[in-house]
Amino acid sequence: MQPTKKSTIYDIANLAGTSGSTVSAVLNGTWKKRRISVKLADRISKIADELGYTLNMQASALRREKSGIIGMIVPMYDNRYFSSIAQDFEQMARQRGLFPIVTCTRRDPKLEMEAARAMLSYQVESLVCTGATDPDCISDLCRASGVKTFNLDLPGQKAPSVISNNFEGAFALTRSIFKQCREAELELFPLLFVGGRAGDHNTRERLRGFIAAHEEVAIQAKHEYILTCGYGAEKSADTLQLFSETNKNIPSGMFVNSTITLEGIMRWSNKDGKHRLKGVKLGCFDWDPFAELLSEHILMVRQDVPEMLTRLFELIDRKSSKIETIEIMPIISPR
Amino acid sequence: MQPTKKSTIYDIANLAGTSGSTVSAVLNGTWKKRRISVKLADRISKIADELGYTLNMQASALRREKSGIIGMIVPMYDNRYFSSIAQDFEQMARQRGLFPIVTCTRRDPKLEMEAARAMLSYQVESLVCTGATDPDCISDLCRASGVKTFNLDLPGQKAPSVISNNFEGAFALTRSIFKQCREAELELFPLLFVGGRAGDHNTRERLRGFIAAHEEVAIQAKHEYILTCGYGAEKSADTLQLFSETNKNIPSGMFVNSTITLEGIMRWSNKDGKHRLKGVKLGCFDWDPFAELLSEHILMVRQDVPEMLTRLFELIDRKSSKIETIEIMPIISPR
DNA sequence: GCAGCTTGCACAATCGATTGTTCATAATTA
DNA sequence: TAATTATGAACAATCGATTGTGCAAGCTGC
Repeated sequence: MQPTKKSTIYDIANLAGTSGSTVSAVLNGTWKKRRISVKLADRISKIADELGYTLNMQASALRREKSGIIGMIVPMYDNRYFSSIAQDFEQMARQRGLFPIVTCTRRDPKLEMEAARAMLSYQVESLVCTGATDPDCISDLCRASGVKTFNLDLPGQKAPSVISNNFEGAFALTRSIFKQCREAELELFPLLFVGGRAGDHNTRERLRGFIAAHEEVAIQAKHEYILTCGYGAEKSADTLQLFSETNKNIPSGMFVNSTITLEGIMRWSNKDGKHRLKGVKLGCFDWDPFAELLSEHILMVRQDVPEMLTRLFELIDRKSSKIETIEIMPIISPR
Repeated sequence: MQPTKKSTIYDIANLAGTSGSTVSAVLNGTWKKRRISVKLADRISKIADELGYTLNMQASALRREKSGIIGMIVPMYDNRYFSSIAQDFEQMARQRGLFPIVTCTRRDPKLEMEAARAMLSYQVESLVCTGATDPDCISDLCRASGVKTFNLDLPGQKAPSVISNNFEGAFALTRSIFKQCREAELELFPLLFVGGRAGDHNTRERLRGFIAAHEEVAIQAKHEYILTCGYGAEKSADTLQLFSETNKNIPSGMFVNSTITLEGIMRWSNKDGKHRLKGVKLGCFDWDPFAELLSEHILMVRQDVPEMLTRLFELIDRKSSKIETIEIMPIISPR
């Protein structure tokens, strides 16, 4: 009922008739080194328990100049890729005794910087930038404060990066789409590419793989078939609508650059009870359990989040600042 | 290159030939009250900019006894409901000048307590427990430290709570399933209820609504048709498999208690290229954009996250500690 | 020409925990 | 017994920012 104030080591010290430094030593485990008697240590621990004492990390961190906080910036939570990144990141950070702070910045460069600044204020020891619009800018900001940064999902020039092997993934995915077409005894033709930003690294690499897979089967990828309309369900729906208005028919194979793009495409396809994409072979560079169930014609690329995070934490653990880009092969499913 | 140390107000003070207190006042905006000259203030601001100074919130918080941190615990990130809760929560917290810390505890009671304790250590000003297994236990812990808690999605006895109106939502959903059955000219029959934990509040309330909707059409809900097999895709798939082995046929209408349950059900349904649930009317108390596209026979209940958070922040803003449970009507879609 | 007020800023205590140092008292050794 | 060492714990400085208080210098008015 009463607004119980937080108790401090001095409250405990008073109750135990001892000093703050002794309490501190007992509670943080350095008491043996300080030759504090077992009896006193026990008494202090008991009182701390009774009071429900919790360490004030602000004070502790201030004194030790070590916050124990590790930060992560992600663009979104609401898709499987980023949400499992956040989820696994937290777990792995905790395993290392770190306190994870994840925040989502909605692909907004300004918010990204603001969030990074806030993290610095709260004294993160290192910061992982996932899918940041401009990771280098954040790296600069952090380096000025002596904080190491790491890039995930998008590579940067100013910090170690772990990303998916977008080229190989896209190449394999495109190849699988062609294979599905062949199995359906369709003549091969240039595929449609939908979604992503033409400027961003991942989309560029995926396009490279997309085109290379065309070349492999001696097909010329069509320029007008590459619709990098950004991220967003509306945008991809509108783009497809427009495409279908200006092109008599839609190619029966499609490379979709993210689940959010796929969402727009499926919504457009099913609008007004129609099935505009019936029989169209879809390959999506991203994974979602329900999307996978939508039809047998959907291939998905699942980025290998556990492996990416494992490699990321290797870098973090060894406090690497060697600027390199580690590429992890994603998984094509089914098969 | 060099491991630039973070600069402090004293670094700035030295460069400006002034004192720490003056720098502090300038940088935190109280300098007018302290009658510091505009000239000096400008000089200090400029130096701070040049150094890339960032406030040490640990120190600031320690002195002011106010961290500016608001915490949230969620069970998962990887479904639309919780991920949009996390996403919107962060935005609304930031709008209020608070620093949001969200952490996911995987429905693990031990981890929940541990996370709450960590948040207390980092001096959260208030803590929102979303879908916690035992919110009251966390409330107790926090009250001992004078930290207010709020419950979201699951009600508690020891803190104000905001939840969906599970009874009404389930009632309406069940009714809609019956309606779909009627439109398909099926004779009405007791529906299957799959997923959730029999012990948890939401499942209990939804069951009440489920049963009430049966009574409305004068049908007796069947006890053996209520399969509260917990949360988890595997579990629901196994449960349905078992059910189908012991019951000659599966009812053509089904109340699914969460997307994760739905995932298992659909996976089971489509296993080995079959369509075990063809024609079955499904109602899911949860929402996912791809799940919604799976078939025309899927009804989904979308919990009204924006409204829930609005009400939640009303409580937080006015630092309410009145123990009440606010119920928000979820949205049935389609229609 | 001096009391009294304003202006502009520095000083010092403080938040809670940590840690190098000091210092009694007890135990051991010479 | 005196000198030395070991034991157990208190003291005080410190981390960086905040804030109540103090105090010169400049200005006003009589």
